Amino acid sequence: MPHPELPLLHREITAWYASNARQLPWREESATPWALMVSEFMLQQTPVVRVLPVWEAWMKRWPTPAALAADPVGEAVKAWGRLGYPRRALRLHAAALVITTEHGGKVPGSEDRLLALPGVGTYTAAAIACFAFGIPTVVVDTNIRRVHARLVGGKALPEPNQNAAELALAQRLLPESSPADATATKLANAWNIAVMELGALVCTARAPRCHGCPVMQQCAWIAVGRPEPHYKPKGQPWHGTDRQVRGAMMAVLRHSEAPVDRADLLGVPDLAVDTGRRLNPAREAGERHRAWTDLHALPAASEQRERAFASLLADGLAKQGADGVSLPR
DNA sequence: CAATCGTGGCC
DNA sequence: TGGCCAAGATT
Repeated sequence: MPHPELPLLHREITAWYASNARQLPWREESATPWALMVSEFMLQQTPVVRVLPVWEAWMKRWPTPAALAADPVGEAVKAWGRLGYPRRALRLHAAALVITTEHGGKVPGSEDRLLALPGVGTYTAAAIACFAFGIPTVVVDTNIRRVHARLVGGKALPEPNQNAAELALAQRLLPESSPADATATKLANAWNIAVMELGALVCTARAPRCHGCPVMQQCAWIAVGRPEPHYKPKGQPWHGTDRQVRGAMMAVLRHSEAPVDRADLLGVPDLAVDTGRRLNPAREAGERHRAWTDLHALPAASEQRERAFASLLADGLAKQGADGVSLPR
């Protein structure tokens, strides 16, 4: 393994960050740990540009964990909108509840207590600890892994799954710090966000902008001629999957102020014709109408619809009451 | 541990 | 056009 000049890397990448970082609201000095935490939940597998407007609305409505915890979880799911992976909304609400009841309403500042929160895994705990509380811990996300894989490993992409070697490398690359040395601590924190930003803006998965890279001269991947990935990423099928059906059902529930008849949610147009049953009101305007037509347009067998609906119930994303199906309360 | 879980933009 | 990808977590 090459042994890069760490102080040089640290200087160049943090300097690059200082003049190239995006101005994101959760990076403002005034941003609270809660604001950062909300952003981290939303950013799990979702691009910044789609998170921004939802985050703004979310923080305006629920500026504290207690505010969110006081509202029904279904409101969180609805406000989550089209960010995707709505279980994250469930978990963020659940985390807000724990913070309110067990942490005095304050986002905990230690990694282990963060890890204990619903929806907070290794990355998110480290990110909140580092970015919100200035704890110089090892942060490893997909951007950082990719930068490391290229810069040090000479590979086009990191391994499909994070492994111990990557963690060790991240640990080795992190600027040394000690509680007594505020300057060193600051550098370690700056390094984490700077490498992540470099991966997001320059060292991207596809078509990396190497000419804008502050450490191109030291990049092992460049040095070996930018070889192709040594494996082919596994696809994420969508059309025809249960996930697609779940998504369509969730869209309907998000746009329904009243409980939805189970048969409507699970029905297909053909069936409605046969039974003479009117499915959903077809004259709804805008998104609500589109949610219904999208759901009914899916070529899903009734068994698949049943399966998708059952998984929504199992996840707690939908509740079935005497009056119909709705988002959880 | 490999599978599962949304959504939309991009090349 | 369609496969690839995005600040992962959970089981």
